[in-house]
Amino acid sequence: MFPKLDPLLHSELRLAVMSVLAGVESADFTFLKAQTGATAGNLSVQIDKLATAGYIAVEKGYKGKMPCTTCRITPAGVEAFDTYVAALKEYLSGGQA
Amino acid sequence: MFPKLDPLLHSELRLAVMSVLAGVESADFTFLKAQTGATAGNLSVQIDKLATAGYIAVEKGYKGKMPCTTCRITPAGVEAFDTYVAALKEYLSGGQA
DNA sequence: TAAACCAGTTTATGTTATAAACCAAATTTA
DNA sequence: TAAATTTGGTTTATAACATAAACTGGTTTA
Repeated sequence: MFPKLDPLLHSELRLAVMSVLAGVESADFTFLKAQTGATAGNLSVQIDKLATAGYIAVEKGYKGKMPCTTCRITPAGVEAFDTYVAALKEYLSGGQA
Repeated sequence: MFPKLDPLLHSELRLAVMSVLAGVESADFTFLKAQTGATAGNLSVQIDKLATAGYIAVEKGYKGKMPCTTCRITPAGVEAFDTYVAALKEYLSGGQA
């Protein structure tokens, strides 16, 4: 049987965000926007959801005088991502896991 | 940059259906329902979408006196599935493809 | 015949993803 | 300095989507 896919991660943009954050120590809003190609509005919403779920930590500060939102993946986020990847592989392998 | 994920395949149930069909010559409605654990209603809708997209071929016949809907993946479906899998791997690898 | 069941479709509903519109502060230009 | 532009986002409105509940048409069983 196919495992349930974490709906929070089974979203193109949120998955992209997690994918980026999985590979770096931290990333600010602008960087994530550039990497994912998302609109700011969409990114803002999806970051919120990931933060609410505890998958990422969001820190609001300033870089110089400009506001700067920094995100980093949490241990819970790493685990959720890993679990999602493992689950997804069951689907991709054509069902013969 | 992250590739766009085919929205038709980026759906838990449709992906499961395609995953099953990728591994067999053909499968009827009941079998797909059992394999995916989906409700009949949901499965019916999603099969329709995959058929409309040309990813699967649907044949309506009878098994004895009972109606029987048989599905099989099309060449276009195989290609779309492969493309989706390749695209998804970019996400799963943490962005460093 | 009536009740239960099978295979599947239609329809209604709540959720979601997404972009458009907006806002405040900082910077640049004239 | 004042106006215009840019930066870094947030809020809000909308359209698409997944899903289950209700339904249909027919069959088997009692």
